[in-house]
Amino acid sequence: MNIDDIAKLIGVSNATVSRAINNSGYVKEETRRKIFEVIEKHQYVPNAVARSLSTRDTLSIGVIIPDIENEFFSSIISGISEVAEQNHYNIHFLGSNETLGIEHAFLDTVQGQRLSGVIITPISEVDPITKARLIHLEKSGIPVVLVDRDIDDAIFEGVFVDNIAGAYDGVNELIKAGHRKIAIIKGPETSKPGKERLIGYKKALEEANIDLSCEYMVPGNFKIMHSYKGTEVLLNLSDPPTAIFACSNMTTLGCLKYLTEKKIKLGKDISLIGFDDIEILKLIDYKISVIDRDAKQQGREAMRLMLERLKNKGEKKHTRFNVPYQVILRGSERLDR
Amino acid sequence: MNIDDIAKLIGVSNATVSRAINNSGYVKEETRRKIFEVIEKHQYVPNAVARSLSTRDTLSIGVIIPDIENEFFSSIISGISEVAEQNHYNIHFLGSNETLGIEHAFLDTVQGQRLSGVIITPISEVDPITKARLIHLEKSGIPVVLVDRDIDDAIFEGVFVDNIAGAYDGVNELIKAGHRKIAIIKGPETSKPGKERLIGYKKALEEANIDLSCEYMVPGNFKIMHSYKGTEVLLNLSDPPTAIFACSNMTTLGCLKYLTEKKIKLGKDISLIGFDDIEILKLIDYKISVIDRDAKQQGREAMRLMLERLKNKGEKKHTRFNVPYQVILRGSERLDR
DNA sequence: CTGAAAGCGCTTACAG
DNA sequence: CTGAAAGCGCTTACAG
Repeated sequence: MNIDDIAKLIGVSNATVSRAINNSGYVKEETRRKIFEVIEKHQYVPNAVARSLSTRDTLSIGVIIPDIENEFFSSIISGISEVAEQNHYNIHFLGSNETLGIEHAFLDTVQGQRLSGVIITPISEVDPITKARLIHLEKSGIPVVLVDRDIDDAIFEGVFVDNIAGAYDGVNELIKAGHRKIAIIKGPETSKPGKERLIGYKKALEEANIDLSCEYMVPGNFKIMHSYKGTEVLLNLSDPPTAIFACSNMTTLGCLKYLTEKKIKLGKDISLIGFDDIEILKLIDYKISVIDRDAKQQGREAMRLMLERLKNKGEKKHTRFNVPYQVILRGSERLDR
Repeated sequence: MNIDDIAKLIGVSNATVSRAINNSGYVKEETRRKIFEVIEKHQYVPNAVARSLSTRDTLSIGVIIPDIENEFFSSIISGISEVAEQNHYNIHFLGSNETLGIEHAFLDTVQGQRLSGVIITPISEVDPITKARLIHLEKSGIPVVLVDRDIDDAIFEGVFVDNIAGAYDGVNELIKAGHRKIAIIKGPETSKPGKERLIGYKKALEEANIDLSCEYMVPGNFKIMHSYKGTEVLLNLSDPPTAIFACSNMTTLGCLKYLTEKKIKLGKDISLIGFDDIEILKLIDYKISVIDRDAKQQGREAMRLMLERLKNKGEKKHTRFNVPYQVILRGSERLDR
């Protein structure tokens, strides 16, 4: 059942049916009524693939996110979807699972499907293939909007957070609470959040005249198990830290897992501040201090930026901005003595 | 840049380029080499929209899930994606946000986009519009696979869990622990899990000769706040229950939120068993007993069922089965006296 | 207010 | 091994 079948059934041309469906151009009221009657009766739904080919517009946005099981990203998606829906855009969600190969393949999918735009949290800031494909997308008229993570040289639009200031403020709270031996479980330094949160950490220590110690800066990749091991390394140092700055929600969880297993008491044996809040822990009033921001809002803003681009036929205004963050102190930054 | 441009650049016909790209039919080795050279050089990616229109196959599966911020569903999606990727299918993820209107619109999208199939956790078992659209999809040759929730009359294939047995076993553990005053925070009775878990609960009580009390059966909709309020109602009864069966992970969380706020101690003042585990609570060793199953595996199985249907050109074998569940006791089902 | 016709960018039997 | 041509199901200037 296609548009020609519908047209034949009524005795008009497919052009007329098309006009009625799309509410474009004139159609006699009676004809229009008949058309919708037949459509209704046969439950005809126009073929969007054909429509897209003809109009050269898919009205769909690709969303590429590294980890769908991370609540931060599900909130982002949720925000994007909300705004997309209101504006009658479909979203094609693609989870890269923090794997570059998958990310590359998805970028090809975006190109192949001729999606209207792509919103992406790229895994790495320096991966040349992702960068090249994103540039190529823009060249082919498919706007790119970044969320939270960046690409080399800041050439794309995007919605971020001030990681440096956030980390700085957070670590400062640890210092204010009397800590001098402050460790960091880092994020990947090939990502904007990983890189910048480390900068904020260093800046806070330096201003407080605390010497930086390599031993106190352990690598991480925003994954629970990696952070678990990082915590283990830290706490087995001959001179262990008294406080830890965990660079993401997953990092915080890995850290908590280790502390829990070893029965090391938060706020008593060790202090902790994390980046990004953890909803479930709030519900059960498990108190960890965090630097937080509204991820859903960040998703909404990203989609709005995309709509802006789309409205201006892809013209880039180079809009890049941060959503606000806040430091939420719940006590885990202190030691009760 | 389209296939004709590529063809012209080399001096062959578009048919030849198409054959080379799709590795179908013969193409002289030298011609093939030249073609890929040019494709590489211009970063040409074939237009999948045109291809789909021509082949009448999108190689994409629609996935409609009610709540992306629920870890149960993100695991399902994760399992579906894994198997889809291995088999070179794209997935179009659509979050209905437990809203029927959105679900209906998405089903139209699936139809309109002529997706190859749809995997859905329908919000309600009895919604006539969803049911009609699913039937229509099957009629148009788009296979439907259900995950976890069902549609009236069990007319579709799907992957579920034995909710009755699971709930029965779980509640039995409460009874074994000495409880007689056992409440349930229900799921929507218009959904298979909601309905069946209630049946399992009743069955366990009846077999133990415990009278069913209406007061002990409070409604719920698998949402945190609803369950929070349900818990409040239960604990303010003149004769409150000593144990609660929470019908989903979100239900458990709402319950925990209330208990936490009121400083009611789990395993001391009240017992609890929930349906579906909560990953983060495991990490911090917050002990709640649950009936659990492997959601990711359930997603994988659903996608495999879909592949099976697709391979048999949509022929329905009426495969419906359950993934196994297990009861995990961590102490919250008992009262320490 | 309506229709004929070209075009969107592919694929694929068919003929050679 | 390759090309001409029809077709997938729409949209949209153009003409009337």
